[in-house]
Amino acid sequence: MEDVAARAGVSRALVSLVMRGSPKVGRERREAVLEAARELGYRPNMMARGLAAGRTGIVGVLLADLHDPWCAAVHDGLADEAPRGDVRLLVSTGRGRPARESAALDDLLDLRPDGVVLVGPRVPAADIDRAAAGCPVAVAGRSVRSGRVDCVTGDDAAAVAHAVEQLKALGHRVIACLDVGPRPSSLRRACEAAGLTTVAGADELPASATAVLALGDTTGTAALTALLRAGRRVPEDVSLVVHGDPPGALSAQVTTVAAPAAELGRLAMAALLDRIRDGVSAEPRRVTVPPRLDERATTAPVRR
Amino acid sequence: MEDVAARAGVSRALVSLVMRGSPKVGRERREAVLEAARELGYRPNMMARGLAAGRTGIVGVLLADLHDPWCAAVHDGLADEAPRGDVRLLVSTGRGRPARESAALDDLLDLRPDGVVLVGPRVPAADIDRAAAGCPVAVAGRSVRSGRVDCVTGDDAAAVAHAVEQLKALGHRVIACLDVGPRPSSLRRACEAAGLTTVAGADELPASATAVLALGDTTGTAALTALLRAGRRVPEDVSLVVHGDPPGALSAQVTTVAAPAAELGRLAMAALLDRIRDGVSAEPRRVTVPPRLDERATTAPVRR
DNA sequence: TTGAAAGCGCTAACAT
DNA sequence: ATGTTAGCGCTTTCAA
Repeated sequence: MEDVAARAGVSRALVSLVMRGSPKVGRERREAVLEAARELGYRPNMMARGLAAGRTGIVGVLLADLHDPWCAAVHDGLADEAPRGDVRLLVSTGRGRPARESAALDDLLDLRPDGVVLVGPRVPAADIDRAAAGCPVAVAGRSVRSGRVDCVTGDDAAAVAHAVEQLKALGHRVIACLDVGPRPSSLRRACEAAGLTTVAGADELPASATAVLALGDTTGTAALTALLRAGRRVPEDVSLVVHGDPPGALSAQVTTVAAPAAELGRLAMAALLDRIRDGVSAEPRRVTVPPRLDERATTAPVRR
Repeated sequence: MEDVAARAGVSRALVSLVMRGSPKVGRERREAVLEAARELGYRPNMMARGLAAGRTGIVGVLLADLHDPWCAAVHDGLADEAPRGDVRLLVSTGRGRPARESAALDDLLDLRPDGVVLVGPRVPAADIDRAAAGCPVAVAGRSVRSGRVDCVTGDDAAAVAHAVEQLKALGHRVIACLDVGPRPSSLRRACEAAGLTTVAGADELPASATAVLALGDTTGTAALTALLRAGRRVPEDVSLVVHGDPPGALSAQVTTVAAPAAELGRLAMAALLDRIRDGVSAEPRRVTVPPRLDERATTAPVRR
């Protein structure tokens, strides 16, 4: 910094102001400083800055699983909203394992971020609450009972209900639910409540069903290929709705129903930024995002 | 730190040693310190530590696109290898746009990481080289001409050749290539060299083709559904090979060919850790990972 | 716009 | 195992 100041013929303090983008520096000197910095390849040291300033300008993002396209979509929303707060996003992940996720969360907290967003976390609620004691925390995609974290969630029951409603409107009466792997219990309950017969394998889909609701992105792909391979045309013989944002949903033209993931991200980041500004004191927000059904090429009226 | 020391009845220096996991502290005192830290909710401040120690223990990972399952797979490899170097991974992303990717890279560099891994970067080579001037850099999935970065890449030409070879061995003579969206030119050239007819839309696949090579993960899904929807059975009528790691490839049982992405990650991290140890001086490594063909349910001998 | 001074929380080197 | 002493690169405050 001293070198830059010397080269630009100004004081160290002025360089500091310029690098922080302070408005009260004349354009003449400002440009001289920026030029000198560029020539010298100077970049402010975030560690030192964070230490001195007491804030880092970092928002830590804990993604449950990098392989999950839903997490990526939520991150998009976070990144869209982040510029409003002048923060940079840094991502860490537990790779689907709760234990590693705890460690990853600790790593983030060690950085003293200005705030943390947990995306689809699988860590115990106690861990989340403890984290929230030290810095602002927002959670997307899971409801956490805590007096100090903001939660933004989709409404699984509403999504299932919405899908079933739509399929019934198309005349479908026998609707099967394909549910592979671990799913939030709320989803499972919603399916039961809607009176769906649930199967755990794509090959077990009952022949009598004229419509299928697949839970999850990859499950949807599996269902589609299994149906087609079994010689059942989609949507002529069977309609398919996928809960989630299937990778390639657009190119595959699959009808989907879900809370828009990016919207979850946007709202979570908005809540977090507010909390960063207003201090941890604020009332915790609990936002529920309604599902959206994107009708594409895999749904049609039932054949008579 | 002072509070912890007081509470544990030891010196501040000892607390520092314990928190860094130094081996030369008796188990008695060590546990007293850890206990006191836990009770007080003390966590070492990485900013301060990084500033004082001159190293941060952070390896920055720049992922080209969180939506790309290939990136996720590479990250898995990086994370597998990282513990060997006692570093934590922090991810940033340019969300597919080169300009943002540059900014994301700058954000990472500002943290003064011990090293940086670029996964499938789309930034100009000059940016990469400049970054490498300041700290160890490894690149996965792209070959960069620079005297100081380690590159680990797959061999696209070999992958295409391998797939074609295998399809020919199955008796296929008319092989089409489905290539949607922007692809590395090396891949494109490899396809031409193999004499494939390339089409840009899943619906344009020629009826004469008995085999299809789809470039890219989602492209593969699109190809599969397009074929099935067109009433062409897979693999009875048409064989399908996908270049990449399709999401849900296992459940969809799609035959794939590609350099194992996780392996790329592992090798990139290994190279980076070595470079971190040995200084920037070391000869840059250029590793090429051979493709692997995973024959699953979408390929079969041609029908006579 | 400048200069000086204090300090952020920690590590490292040293002598004890 | 302990104290002590510097100092990492920056921000902040204050007076000039």
